[in-house]
Amino acid sequence: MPRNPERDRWHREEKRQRIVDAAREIFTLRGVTATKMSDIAAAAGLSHGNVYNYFGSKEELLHTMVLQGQDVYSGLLSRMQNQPGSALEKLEWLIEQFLLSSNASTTYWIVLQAQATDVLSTEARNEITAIVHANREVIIAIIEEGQREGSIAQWDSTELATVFLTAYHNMALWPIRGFGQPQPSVTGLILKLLRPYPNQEGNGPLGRPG
Amino acid sequence: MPRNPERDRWHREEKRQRIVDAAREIFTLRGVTATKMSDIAAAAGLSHGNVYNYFGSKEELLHTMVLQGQDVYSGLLSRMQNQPGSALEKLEWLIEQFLLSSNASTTYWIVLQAQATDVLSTEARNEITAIVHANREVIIAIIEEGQREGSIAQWDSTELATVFLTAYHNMALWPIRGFGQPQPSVTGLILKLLRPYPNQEGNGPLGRPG
Amino acid sequence: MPRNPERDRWHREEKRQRIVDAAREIFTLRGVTATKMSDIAAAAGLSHGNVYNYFGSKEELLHTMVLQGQDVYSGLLSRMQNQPGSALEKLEWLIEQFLLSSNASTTYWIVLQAQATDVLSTEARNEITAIVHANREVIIAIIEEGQREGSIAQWDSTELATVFLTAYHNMALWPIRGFGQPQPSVTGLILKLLRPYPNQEGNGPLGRPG
Amino acid sequence: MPRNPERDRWHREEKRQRIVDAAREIFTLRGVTATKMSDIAAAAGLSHGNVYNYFGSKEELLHTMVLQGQDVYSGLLSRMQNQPGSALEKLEWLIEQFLLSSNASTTYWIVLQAQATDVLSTEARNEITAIVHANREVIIAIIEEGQREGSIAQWDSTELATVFLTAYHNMALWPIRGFGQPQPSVTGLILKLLRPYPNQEGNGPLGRPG
DNA sequence: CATGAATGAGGCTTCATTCAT
DNA sequence: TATGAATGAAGCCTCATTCAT
Repeated sequence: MPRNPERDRWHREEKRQRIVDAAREIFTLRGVTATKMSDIAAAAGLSHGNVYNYFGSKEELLHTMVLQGQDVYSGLLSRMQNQPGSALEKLEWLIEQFLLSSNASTTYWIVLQAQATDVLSTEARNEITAIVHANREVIIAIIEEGQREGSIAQWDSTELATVFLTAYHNMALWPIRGFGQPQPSVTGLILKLLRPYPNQEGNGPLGRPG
Repeated sequence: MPRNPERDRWHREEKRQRIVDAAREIFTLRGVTATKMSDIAAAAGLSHGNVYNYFGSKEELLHTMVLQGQDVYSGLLSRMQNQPGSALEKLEWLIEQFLLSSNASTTYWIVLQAQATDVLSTEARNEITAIVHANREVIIAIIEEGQREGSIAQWDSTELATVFLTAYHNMALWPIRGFGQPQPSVTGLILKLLRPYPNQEGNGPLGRPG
Repeated sequence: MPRNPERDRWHREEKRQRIVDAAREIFTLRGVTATKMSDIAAAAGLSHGNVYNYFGSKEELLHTMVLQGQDVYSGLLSRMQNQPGSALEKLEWLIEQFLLSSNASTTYWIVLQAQATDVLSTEARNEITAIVHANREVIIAIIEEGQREGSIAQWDSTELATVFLTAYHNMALWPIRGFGQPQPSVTGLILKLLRPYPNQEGNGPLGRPG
Repeated sequence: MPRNPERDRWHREEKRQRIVDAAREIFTLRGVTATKMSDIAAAAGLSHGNVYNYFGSKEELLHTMVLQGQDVYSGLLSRMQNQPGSALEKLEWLIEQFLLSSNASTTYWIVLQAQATDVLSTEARNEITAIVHANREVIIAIIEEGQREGSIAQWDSTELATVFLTAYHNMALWPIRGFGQPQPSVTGLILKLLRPYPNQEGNGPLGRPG
């Protein structure tokens, strides 16, 4: 006879989140496929059977976690758009936040892993890819805005966006590859991709390449 | 039928290579963990039991393949060093070759996957990471050479090398992430990371960051 | 609030019965093994944990239910013996009542299922089988009575009883097998098994076969 | 390098059948749900993993077995139709054969169990039920033939067929219920259901009841 | 008594690896 | 060597049962 259904629901959410967090950590550390449900359960401090009271399957857990990470990242993109300053400054802010949000950056690594397994169904994978795409569109739009206002170099905006986001996303992999934690100074380097040349020569393709 | 031990050895090598190639293709397509030995065997055109006459285990096969890919890449780096022209031009040549060598670029993706499984032993992983490191050293050296000769911007050479190689390695992941095949035009964009600014302002840290 | 132990006990019995009834329904519908304790709890309108305040285990619940069903059936047999008329008419009455008592007829199906699981212990199964036997003895006795008085055909009474009860019990399975609900007219057909032939030829073995 | 693919295929069929037979025996003995795949494997004399080289799942195994049993029974029905003599004599032949074919009779029991689990999918169950129906149609047809020729009593043919087949099918359950093996003499008793009355009185409904 | 979260034994299934032929 | 049947360790998931509240 639960006296406080509201608190119960809160407890439940709490524990769900604890599981997701534990899963993210272990997934990042040992890899998605190499991680057993019981590993996650142990890390979250409950029995393996109990995990299934919160997530119906390993797939569901992974899916939830990825979507959650993508949510965080999407939120970052939204807030970026409301930042003051030039498009270039907005993107600078984005990289800095991305580096700070361990959640957002580890998600990138886990998503990559998810592509390389059959843990997720094709539909789930497609859904994730669609979000990745949508997020890139935001970057493209900001870049084009910057190109109009002159804060960003003239270059095919899709290609520029792809190289740019690829570069900063990949900082999440530096530690894994043995390159150590990226330092804040990297921001300036990556922004160099975007900075306009003092003169036009050397600028690349303006239309969509290919 | 006269025995020909040399030809026999050659035959054996031939088939070993066929297996490695099949494995690389399937690993890239479906993921390392999701790929069964029997998938590889089927793709290579032999029975799954027979694979074990050529490789003692899935680990050995993966390990061999990764080392082979790293060999190819190391060879690329050597040839780069002997290219004529400035350091910048050498690195331009490198990117172009990397894009052309499907072997080298898919290896990158498979190595990443290998990190996310327990298929490989810790020692094997360490060995691979060591090679990755050594290869980065080559890039660092070239970059420093370019910085001395003025073809490459002043920036902490390790950081610059890391961002640079990260950027072009990651083009191997574009198709997987749904970004399509990178076009040759990307080369120019990535080189922009390296190009010196016309004036000094805007250059980043010169010492090793951190 | 004055304690009323009697009413309390009554309440308890009430709820126990509700659980048994729910269990019988779900067991019949979905099968004994495929039915989860939580299914029963839900159907009875209480939490699954609470069921264990009334029955110590799934086995106990099933056992209780079967015995109860057999009780109902035994009661039917008793009342049959007190019916007026010939032995044949008594058995006619029995079939009709059996068809009307959903409880008695579904029990038959559940007992069969119970034989096909390890939910019940061997002892429990033996106990049930013993009751089945005892009940058949009642039929045998009635049949023999009918044979003496001439209302029932001469035939080995055990075999006759077995075929007879088998036939009417099995009407409980018609719906499950896709044969629809048996109609009242079946009674006449089944009684045909018992009816004496107008002449003696065609009568079967009189001693116990075998 | 298998020298004799034909013999291999034969071996394979052989073993498949051995598994099916083992499964039938254990299913009958211990019940479908209570039987573990490893029990079947042990009974068939191979490792549990190996069973999956022949049947993809417990469901597939059960389904195959049931269909096989139904095939045997359908074959029986076909041969019955070609028997010489009256319809009544054909049905007599059928019962006798049914009693002899342990395969056909145990299948009945297993099908019943299959209805009471979720081991089989709904589609599989529907398919099985459809065959059950089709087989009843054969009995109905024979009965109607017998009614035209006068060897079988006038009664609603569907109801008569249902009671009749129910009665002889259920002999498969006698041992399970503790009634012992049915003796050949039962045949005569069951046929009594079908025999025409010397006079018309006592005949039941002629149209479809209900 | 009531609730539902928690536990963990146990079954199904997969797949790397071995082995008889 | 080549084949593919055979093995069995190991992971995922279910669900009867317990227990804290």
